Amino acid sequence: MDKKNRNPSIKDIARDAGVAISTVSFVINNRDFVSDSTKKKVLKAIDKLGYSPNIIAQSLRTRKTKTIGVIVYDISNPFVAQIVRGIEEIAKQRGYLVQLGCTFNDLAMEERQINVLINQFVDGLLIVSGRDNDKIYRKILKKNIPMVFVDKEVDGLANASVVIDNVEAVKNAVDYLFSLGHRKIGYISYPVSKQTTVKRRYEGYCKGLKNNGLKVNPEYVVMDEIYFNQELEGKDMEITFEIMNKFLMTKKVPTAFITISDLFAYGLLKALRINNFRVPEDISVIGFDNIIFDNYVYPSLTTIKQPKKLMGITGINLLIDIIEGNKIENSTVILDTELIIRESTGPAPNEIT
Amino acid sequence: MDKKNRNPSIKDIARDAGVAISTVSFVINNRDFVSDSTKKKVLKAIDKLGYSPNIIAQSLRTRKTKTIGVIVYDISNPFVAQIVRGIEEIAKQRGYLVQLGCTFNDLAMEERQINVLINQFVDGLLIVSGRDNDKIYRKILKKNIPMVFVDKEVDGLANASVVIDNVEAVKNAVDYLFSLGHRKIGYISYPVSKQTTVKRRYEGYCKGLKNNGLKVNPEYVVMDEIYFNQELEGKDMEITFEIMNKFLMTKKVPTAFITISDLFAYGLLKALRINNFRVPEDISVIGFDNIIFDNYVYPSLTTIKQPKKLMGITGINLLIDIIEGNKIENSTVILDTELIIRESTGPAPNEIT
DNA sequence: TTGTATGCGTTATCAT
DNA sequence: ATGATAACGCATACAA
Repeated sequence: MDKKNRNPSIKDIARDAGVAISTVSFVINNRDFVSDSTKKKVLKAIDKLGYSPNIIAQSLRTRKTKTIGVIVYDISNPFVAQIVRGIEEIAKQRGYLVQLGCTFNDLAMEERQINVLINQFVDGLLIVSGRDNDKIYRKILKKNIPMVFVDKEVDGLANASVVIDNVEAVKNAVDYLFSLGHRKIGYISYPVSKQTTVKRRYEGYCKGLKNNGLKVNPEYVVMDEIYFNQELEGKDMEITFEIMNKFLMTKKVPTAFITISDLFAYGLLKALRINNFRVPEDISVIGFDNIIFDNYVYPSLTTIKQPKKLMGITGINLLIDIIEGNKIENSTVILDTELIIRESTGPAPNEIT
Repeated sequence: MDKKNRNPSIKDIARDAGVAISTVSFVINNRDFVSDSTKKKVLKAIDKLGYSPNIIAQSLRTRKTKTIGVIVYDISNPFVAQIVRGIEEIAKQRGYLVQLGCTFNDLAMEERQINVLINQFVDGLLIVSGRDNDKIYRKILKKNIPMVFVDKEVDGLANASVVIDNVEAVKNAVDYLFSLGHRKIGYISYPVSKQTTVKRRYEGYCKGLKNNGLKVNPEYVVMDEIYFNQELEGKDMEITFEIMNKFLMTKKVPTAFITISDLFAYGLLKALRINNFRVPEDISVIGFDNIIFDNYVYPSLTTIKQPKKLMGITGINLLIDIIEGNKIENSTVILDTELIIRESTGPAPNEIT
């Protein structure tokens, strides 16, 4: 008649091995002062009863959960998914569990999610991208919970983060288009203001134009508020397609577009195709992220590559280092981007004036 | 001098409100017999001290973690990601946390992941797709841990699951191609045998041909072992592209291909383009899954739609019902598929013999 | 209706 | 080197 059918505890092991409960604990935790003979006894009992430590109890006792909370806006976004892959990989390696939370860019939901997680449930927080939510971040920092941002700088918030140089990245893309002869360069983006990242990229666009002696032509800049419509969350491709489909039918078009994500670019490519623009003969297109489909859309997409997996890896390593009190070399890491040139960009068309 | 800087516990609340610790617990758990006046006192103290329950301690005490373990093979796969979205949505709604584990189709890793999770850490397990791993599943069932399969039937394992009718789905696709005049219908798949799902789809292919009076021509069936190369995990598009690129250069080609996932189809489309086959004029292509990019590749992809989000939703609802001891109507749910017709399929070309 | 006391499975302190 | 025991924060059986 064994007491219920629950998992054996350290107490059961102690009884079976004929030692004290604390001794078992010592063996489990590899304390070096346990004699070989008792250790063997304990190990045998552990094996016999099929014991494994109760993580919950350990957490309660040690006040460490060995769990990282990761907040993303949409796990089905390929850019995000790659970052998460990197995170998972390292977390496993360093003995941490990953607790994923999706916000779908709903700030209230993000706050709720974070609150659940930090209720003594995670040792630290990794915030991946998404819209800025300063209030809640400040609250976390005040609670002294380790937190690292990935692909996100929050203005005026001194915090560990892993980012790319967004200004430089877009500026390079502009330079490249300029070198191909393009003088009318369009830009498709979320409206600036809600995310530092988005702001920086637009700065890069403006700076790139200026450096090459060009002016920003508002007619070529598309930043529709509809991107922020909560109903349409996760539909960047579709939205861009709709917007640009109208745009191409009614407006003067530039000879090239830079977009702030590959998904935007996919929507644009489709709109161009439907409106009988050839890419890149009539219009060149540059995306952002270098997600795995870029090589498989037609034409294959020139893009600004972000080191997605590395961003995840770097972020979680940084976070775990902070949690474990290791020495941090740099609390802000800036990773390199690279312009990947594929078929969607080419020389500017000769204008017939 | 407050003891450390830890979160307030119910003990602190009790002291502040001048009631017993159990009373606080009663209030928190909404027991109806607490008088309004004491309840108010307690609530005030809770608010004042900023208390929130320690989930770890609750779990230890109640032996319930309100956490679901979800095992997937690759979170960056758009098909999987959509299922997970559905899971997350319902889990949140019903008060559960989701613990995600990626296996990358590594059976040993899957076993390790599952072992971690079921160490008193999750109330139940949701196994999404991926290769069959019978041994470990049997072990879990023996432990009486609630488990539900999504997009997976394991032969000879009576277990709750959410699936589609794979045989019927592919058979319908064959019928459709036949009705368009196709008589040489190819098939691209993982090798059968490692996954019941993959087997069933091939059955559907064979059955479909047979029903229409056609024979399986092995020359038109591509099932390369290289798909199982662990190094190449997650590279279905790339692998298919390579394989089919060679195939198209060296073999006789059918007038249509059915593939077991949209990613395969994307790789095929690219190979066809490079080898100057027109789609659908020369060759028709049918994918499987209906992931969000199908409308944005060129030509847009005809595919067998799986109700991905619904599969996730159904699976987690089933699992939570089992966990909570609710009455289950059907422990095996079969959801409908639908053939979504887009640009990649058309009439069979006229053969010039 | 409210309070007291015990135990969930650990870790860690202090004896021995 | 090992054992006895308190404590982590909570839920609950039982007493009041």
